[in-house]
Amino acid sequence: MRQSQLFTKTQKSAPKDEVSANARLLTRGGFIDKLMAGVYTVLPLGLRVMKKIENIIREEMNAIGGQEFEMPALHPKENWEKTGRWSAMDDLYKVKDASGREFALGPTHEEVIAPLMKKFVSSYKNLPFAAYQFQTKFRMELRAKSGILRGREFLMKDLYSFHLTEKDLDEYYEKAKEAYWKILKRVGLKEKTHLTFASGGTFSKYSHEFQTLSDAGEDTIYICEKCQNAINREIKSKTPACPACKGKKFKEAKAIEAGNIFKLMDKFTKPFDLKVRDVDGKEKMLVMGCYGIGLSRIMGTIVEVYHNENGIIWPENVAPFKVHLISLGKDKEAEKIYNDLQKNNIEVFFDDRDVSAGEKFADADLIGIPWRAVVSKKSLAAGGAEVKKRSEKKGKILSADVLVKNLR
RNA sequence: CGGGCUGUGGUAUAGUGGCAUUACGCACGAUUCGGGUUCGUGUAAUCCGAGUUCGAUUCUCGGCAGCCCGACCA
Repeated sequence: MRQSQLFTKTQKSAPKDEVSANARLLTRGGFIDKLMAGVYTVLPLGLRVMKKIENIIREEMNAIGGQEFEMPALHPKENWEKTGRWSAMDDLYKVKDASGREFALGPTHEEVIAPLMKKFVSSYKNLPFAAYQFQTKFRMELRAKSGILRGREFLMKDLYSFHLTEKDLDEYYEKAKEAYWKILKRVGLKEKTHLTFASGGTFSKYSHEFQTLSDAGEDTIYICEKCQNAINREIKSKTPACPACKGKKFKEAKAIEAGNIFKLMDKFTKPFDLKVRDVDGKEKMLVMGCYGIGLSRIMGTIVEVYHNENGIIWPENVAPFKVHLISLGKDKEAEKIYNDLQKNNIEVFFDDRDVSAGEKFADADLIGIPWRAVVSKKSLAAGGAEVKKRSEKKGKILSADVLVKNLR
């Protein structure tokens, strides 16, 4: 894509009140725009990143047998009354229509998926089953904060699994845990993330959170020095030893909750009477697991982890483009390289604007595309384009052919 | 929800009880061309309501909005 055609422009200064790196850099770079506190428009550049993250998650969910759905955001009040959450959940958005009928804006989808399963699943032969979706969630946060890390409306992947037995749920839960690690590895966050034991509510001993180390995080975790698993502060007092290895030495750290997996047991299958016939002909209540990961929060976390004073440094798998091609002159060479890259299906962002070199470099650093290729009289005289990684200081001259080959 | 801070062009800012400053952006013209080049011309703003006052963007009160801290948060 040509930068001259891009809808957004970069900004020199960030909104004065924003403190968090993700809000400042994503806004300045033209990835997102704030409509109100906790509610953002995802702009073209940001959407490219979001779609990259989405596809990685989709592949990993498909790999553990998940089937993709798209459930509604507008829910009937009755379903939420059935589970008791209409009144119990204080961050539930409630809306009324002209006739006075009430609805919930979905903060999560147990109340939709459980009754849906009831319509289609009636035999043990259908199990286990897992459904997932990418969906805009609504949560009435009293205090939205930290840019896109805690929004009132945000994009989330939620997976729900259904099982005949607790043992089967346990097995699937481990598979989902592995899938989450694969997702985190692919988006570049695995190294900084600790599996964290958190409250399991009344229905299971623990839930597991994937906590990514960052000062921007709002959770405090205690990392076991022996096994590197962690405990969330919320259960630290009643869990003095590491549940994984019994270690007792911990290091305190701030972290962002990147994902959360949960054994729900029969908490939501019971209210909807979600039973099937087992082999012996008897009815059996299903057990359920849920697995959430916020895409917008992942995008924000990546920026918190990967940036410097000049801008974002996207990991390749989630970058909006692979290479930022910068033309400093009006020569035809840059156009040629742009076409070559495109022909080879390399995602290229071409700065063909008539602005100064300094502005182009500053924009490239801010936007943070992993590779930068500069084409100028100087580089052409030296034999091609000057190619540099965003994460590194020095580049090298590569001929157009080698550039295409290296990036392919 | 409690506390704190803040609301001035699109963005970032200055200042003032009496014609509202500057920079960036944007438009036009010139200049320059490897780290936000330089110059000229133009464009555009005091969150809302009430009060005090001859006069309020400025002071007072209320509201709304934003950010931060806390509480809350599968």
